[in-house]
Amino acid sequence: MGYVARRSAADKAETHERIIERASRAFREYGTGVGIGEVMKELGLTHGGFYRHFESKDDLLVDAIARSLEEVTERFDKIAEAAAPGKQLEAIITAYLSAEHLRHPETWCALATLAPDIGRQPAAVRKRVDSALQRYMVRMAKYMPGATEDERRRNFVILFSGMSGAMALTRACGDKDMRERVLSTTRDYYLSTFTGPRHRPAHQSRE
Amino acid sequence: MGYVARRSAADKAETHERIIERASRAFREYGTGVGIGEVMKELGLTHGGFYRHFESKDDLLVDAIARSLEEVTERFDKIAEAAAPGKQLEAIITAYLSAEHLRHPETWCALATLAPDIGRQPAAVRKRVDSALQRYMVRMAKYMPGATEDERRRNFVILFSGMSGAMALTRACGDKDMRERVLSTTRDYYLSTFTGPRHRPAHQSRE
DNA sequence: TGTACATCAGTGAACGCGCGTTCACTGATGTAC
DNA sequence: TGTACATCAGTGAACGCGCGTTCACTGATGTAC
Repeated sequence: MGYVARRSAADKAETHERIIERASRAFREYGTGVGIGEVMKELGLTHGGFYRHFESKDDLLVDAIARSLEEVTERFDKIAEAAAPGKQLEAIITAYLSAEHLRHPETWCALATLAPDIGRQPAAVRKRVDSALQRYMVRMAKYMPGATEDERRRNFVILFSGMSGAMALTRACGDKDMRERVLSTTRDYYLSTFTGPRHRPAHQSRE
Repeated sequence: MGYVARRSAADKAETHERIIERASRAFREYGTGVGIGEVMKELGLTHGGFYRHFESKDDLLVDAIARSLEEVTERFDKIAEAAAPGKQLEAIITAYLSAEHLRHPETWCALATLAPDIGRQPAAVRKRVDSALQRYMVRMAKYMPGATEDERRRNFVILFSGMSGAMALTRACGDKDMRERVLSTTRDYYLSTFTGPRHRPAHQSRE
């Protein structure tokens, strides 16, 4: 087991990215309790080298959450692109509350897997997560109903907090039938409220 | 620091209850990572005695979650009792999405603090949590809109998964203004959709 | 282009710490007579 | 009611384990000449 020694600057940048990517999956799948050693091991590295890339685990957590939300934004962009005109939001809701999302917490929305975990982080961490959450909202707002940007952002908050809660509750259920019931009930609801035939904007600004 | 030795059967029952109560608060406040030693210490006991009361930490977790949901059901019953006739659901939504709930995760809804944590537990734990979730639904259904019990239960799932997701997202925000915005936006939404002047049942069965 | 040397990505032992669980022990409680 | 003894709630040391972080070290990379 010889030393591997120094890698090139390009290698370092790649390793840095790979740590964030792996961590973003590991945190989403197992929670923020996942150890640095485990993440590094999955990359074929040892824990000691971690600190050449990040000051602390909190630093990694912030980057990993940001990466998770960027990744899922890109997935939704692709889903919207593939959808029929006018059916983008329907496609997004269907994908969010799908069996596929249920089965793969590690590649989907970090809110559904980590929201309470983030809430328990020190204020310094949460402050830095804020901008990632903001970007998620800003980039997804264009798919939301609403006459103004403000209304679309409000609808993003309503829809995505609601769907993430629905997915979290679905995952909390142990019984398969119960899971299916929670998922289909909430999916029907969000589809009919946000995109249904009797569609009316979920949120009308009251000012 | 002498030995305290055996306590009476009544003392044991009381200790058992106190462990569940403390754990239910600790898990809600800090997540399921809270140690048994810490819970026992808060009761003025040592960790070793824990195993006279529970087979494992998982056992305690199940009981603590069940207790949390019972406690919050009772709180909502009292809130509904104190509300003007026909205003019960409004009072429940207002209380759920309140600054008071935001500030006190340890005494309010376990879904908002633990749903993803529960989802990561072994299937055996989740199966046992199911019945506590069912009881929560059954006992809260009477406050939900809907012509049939089935519709009321569906509306419970929609409303409580949605509100728990809203609370979790609020807590994830580091910025105070952002928190206030998420909380008031979602509160306005659920109040107007579930109890507003233009009230219509949030979920109409489609069968 | 070749050489000497500084840099630093990654290694793996070590740090202090806390975890869930086990267990020999203590001594008040509970019970059998 | 009194006595002898079994029970067992609670104690605290110990178990193996994993955590985040530090650090002396290795040796290829990068650079100055």
